[in-house]
Amino acid sequence: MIEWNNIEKKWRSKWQAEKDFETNPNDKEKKFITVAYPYPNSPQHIGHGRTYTLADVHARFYRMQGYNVLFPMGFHYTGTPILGMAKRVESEDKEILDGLRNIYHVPEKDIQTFVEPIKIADYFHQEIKAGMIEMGYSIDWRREFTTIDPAYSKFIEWQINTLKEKNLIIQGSHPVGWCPRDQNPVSQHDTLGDVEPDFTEYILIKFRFDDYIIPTATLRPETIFGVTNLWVNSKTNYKKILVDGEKWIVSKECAHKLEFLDKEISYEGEILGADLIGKQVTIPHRNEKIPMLEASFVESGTGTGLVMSVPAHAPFDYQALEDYKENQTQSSDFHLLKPISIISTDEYGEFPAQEVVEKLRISNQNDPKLEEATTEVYGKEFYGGTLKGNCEQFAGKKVSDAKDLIKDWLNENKFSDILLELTNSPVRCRCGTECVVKILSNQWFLNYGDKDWKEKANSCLDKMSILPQEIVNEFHYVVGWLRERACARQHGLGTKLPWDKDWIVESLSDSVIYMAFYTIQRFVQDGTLQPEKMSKEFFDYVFLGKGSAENIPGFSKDVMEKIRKEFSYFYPVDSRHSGRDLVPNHLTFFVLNHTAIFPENQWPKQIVVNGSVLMDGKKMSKSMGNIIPLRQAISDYGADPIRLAIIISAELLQDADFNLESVSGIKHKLETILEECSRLKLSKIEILEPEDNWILSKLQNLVSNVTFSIEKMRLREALHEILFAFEADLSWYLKRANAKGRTDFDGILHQIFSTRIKLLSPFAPHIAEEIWERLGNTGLVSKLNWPEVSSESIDSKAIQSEDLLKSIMEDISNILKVTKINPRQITIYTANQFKITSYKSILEKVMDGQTNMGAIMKEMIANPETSDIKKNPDFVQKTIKDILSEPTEIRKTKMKTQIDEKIILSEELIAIAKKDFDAEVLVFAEGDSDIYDPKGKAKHARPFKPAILIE
RNA sequence: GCGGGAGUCGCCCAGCCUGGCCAAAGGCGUAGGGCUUAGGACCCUAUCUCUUAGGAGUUCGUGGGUUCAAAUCCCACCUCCCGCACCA
Repeated sequence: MIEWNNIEKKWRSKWQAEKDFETNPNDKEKKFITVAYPYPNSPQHIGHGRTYTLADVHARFYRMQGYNVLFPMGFHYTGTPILGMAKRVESEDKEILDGLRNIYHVPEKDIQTFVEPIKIADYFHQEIKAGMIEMGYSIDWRREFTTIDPAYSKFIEWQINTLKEKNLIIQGSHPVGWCPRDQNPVSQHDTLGDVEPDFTEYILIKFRFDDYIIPTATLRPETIFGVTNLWVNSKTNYKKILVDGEKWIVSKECAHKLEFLDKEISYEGEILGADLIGKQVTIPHRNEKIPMLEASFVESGTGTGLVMSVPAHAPFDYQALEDYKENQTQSSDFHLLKPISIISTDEYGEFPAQEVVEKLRISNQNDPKLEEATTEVYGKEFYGGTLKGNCEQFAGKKVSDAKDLIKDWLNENKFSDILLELTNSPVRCRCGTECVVKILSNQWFLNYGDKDWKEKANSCLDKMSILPQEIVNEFHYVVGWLRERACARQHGLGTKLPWDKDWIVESLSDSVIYMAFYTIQRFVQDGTLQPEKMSKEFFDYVFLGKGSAENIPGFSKDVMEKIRKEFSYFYPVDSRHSGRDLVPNHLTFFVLNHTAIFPENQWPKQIVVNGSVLMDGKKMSKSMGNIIPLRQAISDYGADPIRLAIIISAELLQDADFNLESVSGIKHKLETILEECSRLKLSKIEILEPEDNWILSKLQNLVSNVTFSIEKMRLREALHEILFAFEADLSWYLKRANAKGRTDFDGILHQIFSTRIKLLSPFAPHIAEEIWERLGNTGLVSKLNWPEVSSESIDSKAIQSEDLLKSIMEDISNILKVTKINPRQITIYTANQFKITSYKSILEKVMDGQTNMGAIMKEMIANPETSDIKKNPDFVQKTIKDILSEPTEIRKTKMKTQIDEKIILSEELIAIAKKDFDAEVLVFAEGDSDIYDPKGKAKHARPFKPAILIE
């Protein structure tokens, strides 16, 4: 029984005692590995562990390759979710308290303090840090910080000021979800049921009604050319209001929404829907009147409570018109209303709304299927429709292009306005109040829409390495569509905007270049730097090299030079690890901001993106209760088995499916290796047998494959090679050595396992140290050099002869399987010298690119040495096939080296065949004078394919 | 719609980047055997089809193409999954 936690503790304290992960500048080449820091609103679970584990393996690998590796960690306190949590704790929200108690196991005395947001962050900060240490992450903790530390705030002020100086921060207005009672923006964390407030932007078309305006809300401004009437709900009591000096008639709900949209509203009176019916309004862009008619589908809570009717293209309108006509007892002028078709598509005829309504068998305007019909027509017409000749200057344009043009045209001519409302209403704030959309003026934005900035970011992306490669297009795409992005918000933890203290720098904007801060943080921790003295001049000098060391207020020349040196040594970032959910935001902002602030030689070198972690094939979530806190898992299974289970379950970008069986599988595997190695002693072996040379060659192969894979961060592949793929070779080796009755190969195994453990060390650092020690080796394996591949120790003869042996063993099994013979004696016939010469000749020709049987035959006959081959064309045919079915690598080896099959087989085949088949083995070369060949099999022999006789 | 990813032998999943030791690893399941009083656990063997000589045939979403050779490269199509914003 292995005490994993004890072993892990033992080696962690050794690493700590030797300060192995504390990294300062030195003469060696550096690597700076970073990971997106955690947001401490919960303990870590297995899913969080993935990114950090990948980065740690990366760091440990580089360390063994001889680099001076810096791997630091910070904690992101900035943001609003923790605020929401604190509020919920304060109001004794049962759901959150249960979660804290039963899933996160937070002690009751700590929960009491959670009414203060900072206490929540502090608690989980320590919890997460402890887990990272227990996982064996090789982090330099002297550089740790939180994003509300005074020094960090100074840094963020400098960052945001620098961006502003470069005119990359602009001011504007922006809609947000808003709680009218709290007078605060709401995001997902602030709503009941964690609903994300989502907006719909309607265009209000302003129809004229005497000296009033009747606005109707639409998502399809282009359909104004097909309007036939308005729809009014006769039961609704509409408000007459004054909006920025204009008289409007809208529903009560609409009036309420307008109050938050940057408009002056006053109420003047009311009018019942029924009083509007039958009256006429004027279309804004034409002097043309249309009637207002009754429709029951019109809801006062959506849009303005009045609807513009386009029966040709809107299923609701078409159906309402049908209903209207049916209900009219006596014919009126309005009875003659006809849909006006304005869009042509391949899909539909003249009246798409009618077609779809009939297709879905809709019979009245309150049928829920009308929603589906609307979505279908909208989608088809938007992406595939063209405006017809009756659309004035927009005729002939594609709907997808014309929509924005028409929107602008309406706006410029004051024919329209904008109404924003919540798509998924009602959204309720945690205080219970129904939320609205509010336009915030004076909002600050990072201008990611800037063309020059995008160009720089794209050029950075082109120059850097993005792993895995396939995700690079996604980055370019994100850079392409990014526009202005709000970079400040009104509440939450974080740094205040230096020029406007009502705002706090938003959390995705204060985490874009903080990797630079790691390089100076250890001087904050040791007291060399005092936050209050860190000025613009200070940061400009340290990070940008502006000014000179002696003129920085507050700090001596020596200090300044030392700090500048630290930054210059470690920057740029060599690799940044993160989950793929951060590609469209953090990772892209990280690139953008670096290109804006730093000179090109400080731009990041690499991004590594990983997928998420599933638990037993399902998404992890609190509600499903399938979250395993990382620290719990470590104490149950050990850190290394968890590290390996996460890595082996998927390649970088795929979702990793974590399950406990795979953890126990891995654990068992590691324990087997540990036991095996505890037995092995370092010993010298005098004469190497062919199988020894073979397995040592295979070991070189392993080192080379694993190194290649890790360099590409294909860690699953690398680990698979180390733990499993190599086993097949090892078991062949053991089978061979055991068949020969050898007892002297422990030394070889010791050598093999020592190398294998070095390869394993970055992945499973604790157990690797333990095994290393049990093998009787000295020192820490994590501090050794990564094994190098030496091509000299690859013995191509040994590889060829083992391949020959394997293929003969397999052939024999096949024959036995088909014939069901019980073998007594197996006779092997190897090819004669003429065939070997001919084989070489064919091999050369095929390597030259000649694969045509006839041409090869002709050439061989022309050469006196091989002209006799004409008697045996079958041999040529089969040999070409043999050669072509092999990979080029093996062909090359066969060109270079030659093995004597008869000698190898007589020496090596007998033992293993005796063991596997319990039969005697005779070996002859075709043409031997003493040959035993009762069935005339020998003539079928080919090089690498001896003939076989089984009796 | 745009952008990205995926479709493999009953199921899960590797192989594709770097074409050929690929009828295609591993796991689950299934069948037979060993062990055991029995069950469980564990171990061994088999698991596309045909075949009494190492062979042949048909397979990797569908249809084409390139090549001596395609699961792998190219083109088109079908189906499924993810992202499209102010949220960490």
